[in-house]
Amino acid sequence: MPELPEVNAYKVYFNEAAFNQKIERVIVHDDKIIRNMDGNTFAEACKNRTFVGSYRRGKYLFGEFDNGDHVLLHFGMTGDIKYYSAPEDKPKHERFVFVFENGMRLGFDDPRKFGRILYLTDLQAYIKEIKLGEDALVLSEDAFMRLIKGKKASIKGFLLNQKFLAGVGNLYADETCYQLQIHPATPSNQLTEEQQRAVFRKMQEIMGFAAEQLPNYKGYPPNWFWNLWREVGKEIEGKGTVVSCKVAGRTTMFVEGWQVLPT
DNA sequence: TGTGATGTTGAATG
DNA sequence: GCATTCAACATCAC
Repeated sequence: MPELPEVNAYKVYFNEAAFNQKIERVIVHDDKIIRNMDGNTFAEACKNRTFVGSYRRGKYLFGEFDNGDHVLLHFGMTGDIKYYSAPEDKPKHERFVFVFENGMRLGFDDPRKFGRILYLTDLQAYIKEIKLGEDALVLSEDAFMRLIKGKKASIKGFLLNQKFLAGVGNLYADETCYQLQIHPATPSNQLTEEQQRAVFRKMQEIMGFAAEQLPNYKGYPPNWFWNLWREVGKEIEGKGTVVSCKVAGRTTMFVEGWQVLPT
């Protein structure tokens, strides 16, 4: 379930679990999850290393080794990490696991295998190579305004493009549009400047709040769209009906009659 | 049984 | 080169 707030929660969990523990070995169950080398090479590279830091940018989490190298953990749609001791507690779809000297394990669980793990000797070069945008919570309003200028794509498509800003995913994009009463398919350049600024502020407010709450979803305000997502046909009092459509290639929920496309 | 799922990539198009 | 769209990836749950 990994958008920026979720990955931020993973980062906290990762730090707690992995920092300052020497890796005794790495067991790779599925070579394909490691994207830039084979499993054995990855395992050898990690052996006897220690995680001493971590860096999150959008949905990308980078663990930093004591030799300055990094391991990218990208969770895809279904990635998760689990810290455990007994080998029989291995998550069902574990693709690889760090085994620490004290016997504890940090496993990467990922049923759909959309996760991506890379061993990186040059973090900055990698970020440049994939043109990853600035983190959505770090980005300034001025920079956001420069990015959105002239963009014809839907506001949702713009927010989802990780090359512009990193971290907004499908559900939080819909959440932002709902709270601002903006139709997610509205072309970005048809929003007024005030609306564009409002999108930026609301997006940061939502992402920042969610990141603080997680992993406890119960802390989300009851008036968030979160609880209504997928509730197609539901009437929202004083607003309209929840409907589903495709925007930017993704399943999109919005409230018909409340979020209206400009004519 | 078929459908779709909180993401990214690479090819294709403009 | 940039902006944008879209199928493909692999598995599971409803």
